[in-house]
Amino acid sequence: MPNILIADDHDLVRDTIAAYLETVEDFEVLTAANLNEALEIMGGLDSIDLLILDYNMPGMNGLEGLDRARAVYPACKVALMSGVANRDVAKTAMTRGADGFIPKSLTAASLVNAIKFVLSGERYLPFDFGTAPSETKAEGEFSKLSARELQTLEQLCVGLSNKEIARNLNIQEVTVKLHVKNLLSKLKVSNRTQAALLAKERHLF
Amino acid sequence: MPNILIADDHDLVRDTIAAYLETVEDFEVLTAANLNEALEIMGGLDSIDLLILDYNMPGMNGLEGLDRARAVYPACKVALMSGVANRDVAKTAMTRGADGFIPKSLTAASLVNAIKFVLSGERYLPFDFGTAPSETKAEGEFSKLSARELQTLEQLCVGLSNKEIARNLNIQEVTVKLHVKNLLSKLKVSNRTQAALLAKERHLF
DNA sequence: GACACGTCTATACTTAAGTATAGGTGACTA
DNA sequence: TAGTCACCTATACTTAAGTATAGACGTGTC
Repeated sequence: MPNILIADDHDLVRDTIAAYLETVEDFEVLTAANLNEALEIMGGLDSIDLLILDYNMPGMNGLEGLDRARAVYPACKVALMSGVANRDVAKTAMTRGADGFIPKSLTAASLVNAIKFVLSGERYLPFDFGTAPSETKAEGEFSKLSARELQTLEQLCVGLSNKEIARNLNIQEVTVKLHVKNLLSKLKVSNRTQAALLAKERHLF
Repeated sequence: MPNILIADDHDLVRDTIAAYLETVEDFEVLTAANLNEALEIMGGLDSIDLLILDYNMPGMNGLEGLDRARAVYPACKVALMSGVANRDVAKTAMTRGADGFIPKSLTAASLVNAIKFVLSGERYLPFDFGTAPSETKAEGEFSKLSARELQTLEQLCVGLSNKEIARNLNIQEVTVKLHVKNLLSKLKVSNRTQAALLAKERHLF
């Protein structure tokens, strides 16, 4: 019997999904309310086949939580679940090693299919996230950013100063200023606050 | 057998909650993906006992959707469900006539109890939204802000400069700097970007 | 090889942001 | 009446943010 661990901070969502999976299929479902709790449970027993992480859960810090989970338990399959994330986040998650991406716009039946798919060793990414025409516009803007610029933007989204970003990325402050200037013009905004707000609005980080 | 209609745009959340309610209790559960769909279903059959509306669903437009539902079907009990809303939203919803407020931090068992409670004619409002100490802390922080500081913060949340804010509020730029400085220390953040992100995170603007 | 591109750094500059201190006004209050 | 407080302004300052220009390095491409 496959063991599944669902981590979501919304008790209601988590428990009902767990209950549904257990009744519909022959799954053993465990639950956790945040990333740390999930990792603790994983540590206790090494028999988890699939870990499902909510993207907006405490401890996740964007896709950093995905990396943590994968680093600690490389053998376990990890899927990301989100109600708000867009294509960019999903693709980034997949390229960063997620085994599946589960939008909450999925039907309950499709969820079961997706889980079986991932459990069988495949990687699952739905290509249609329902109606999101406004999001596609934003994708183009962010896709123009280089790797370094994206990393810089990520730090802007925590409200860090150029000096702090420089320290975190191990580069000079002038270089950070360059990255900031370039990403501002690429995103067509006029200061770092607007850049951070835009990225947050699009749920990039 | 009580008839319940759940309206939520996340198929996964909606269907699993519905499935859970049907298996655990003797409920007849219908579902809708948005407000209009919910109202259509209500129109087709007048036997719905409880309507559960997701706060962030298409068509809701804040609490306006609650009013619409109540206006069209005054006899039906209406509860609001939300994963992000804070105490203020919940209280406002209750004063505007909602029969219940269901945070998604509720456990599945509590949900059933809440539904039974509402169905029996009571009005349900949980006073603790699960683990949300950060929210209560934040509420206190923002309540310390003066009227002008709040207006300033609102403009920060659009990424405006001090000069632009000064023009909008018809005051000098120095005064804006003063307001910014004071609100930064009251919110315990170190720059305008962090202030804007904090306010956005708490859904203030 | 020439070229484009991303990355990093340096110098130099302008403008914006944020701090500090001081003082004036009006409203409300003990 | 004296005190408090939100609000506004002024001057002066330091630091941060953002722009501009130029050069160096590596990678990959035509």
